[in-house]
Amino acid sequence: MSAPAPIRLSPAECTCFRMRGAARRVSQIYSRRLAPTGLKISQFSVLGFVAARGPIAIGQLAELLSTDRTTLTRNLRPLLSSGLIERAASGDKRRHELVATAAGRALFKRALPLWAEAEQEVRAAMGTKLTADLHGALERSMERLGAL
Amino acid sequence: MSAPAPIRLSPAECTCFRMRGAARRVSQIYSRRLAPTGLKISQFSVLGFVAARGPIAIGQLAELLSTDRTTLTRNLRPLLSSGLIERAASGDKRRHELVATAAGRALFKRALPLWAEAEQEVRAAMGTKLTADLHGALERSMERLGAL
DNA sequence: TCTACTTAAGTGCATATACACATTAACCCT
DNA sequence: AGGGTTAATGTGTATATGCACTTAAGTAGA
Repeated sequence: MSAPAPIRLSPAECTCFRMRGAARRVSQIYSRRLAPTGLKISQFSVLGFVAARGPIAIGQLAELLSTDRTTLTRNLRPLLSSGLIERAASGDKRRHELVATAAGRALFKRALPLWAEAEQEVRAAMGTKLTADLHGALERSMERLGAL
Repeated sequence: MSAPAPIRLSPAECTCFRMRGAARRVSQIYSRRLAPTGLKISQFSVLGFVAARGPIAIGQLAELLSTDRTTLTRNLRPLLSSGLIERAASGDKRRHELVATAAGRALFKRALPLWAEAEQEVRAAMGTKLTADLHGALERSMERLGAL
């Protein structure tokens, strides 16, 4: 690990500030594409993981999504109330297994090409190199920051 | 602009998903450091820009922050009600000039070293190279995505 | 078996985010 | 001056986010 340079930084160079701004910008692009489905990009992610990873407990799903567990609880509400995801009982009565309903799977299938359009739009704008650089930097950052 | 590769991607590789996850993770680190001041990281940014850029209209500030204007309107509420920022009248009566109050400037000054600790913590964990890579990738991404 | 600890999940509260729409003031042209 | 357009901002509604705290269920040890 390189030595942390003695700090001489202004808040405008804040890593957090830049990351948040970029996340907002990117989120907008995806959410607009997904608008016809009624899904926000975050809901798309949740639905996708539930559909792919079969019956899964909330805590585990939160782990996969790198989301606070209590945030996920609330994010599930619209998906549950619109019948895209269901709760199933499990052996452990504390646990709530989540599964995608038929409607959920169908909607996700319909949303997938719209997501792909957004992803492609973003990647096209950034170019191959920047796309790879960005993904690499994000992935390594998550690894390094995971411990904190 | 490099050619957009013909898409064969799964939603787990979603640029947006990764960006949002990283933003959440990083935000947590900063917000915890700033907790003693009562400021969230987003409030710290807003307050900092207002303090630095003197009297400024909401629309211009939103531009600087890469935030939706209406989001900024709401984000200002806690800062206004706690007296850290004030609205001043301007020649144009539609316009609301924002200025940091004495209390706002004082609190920002107190928050600055805590922010620096967070920034340093993050940079130390990532190392010099990754820090530079990440910042570079974020900056170029914002440039390229700005047009969309 | 009873109690203490641990684990899985929900709630209260406050803030952040953004789209569609509403409002008011400035401006420009005839 | 009057009328249509543009510009700056706020509101309604809905979702996203996370900390502190609570509840309920499983588990292990005396």
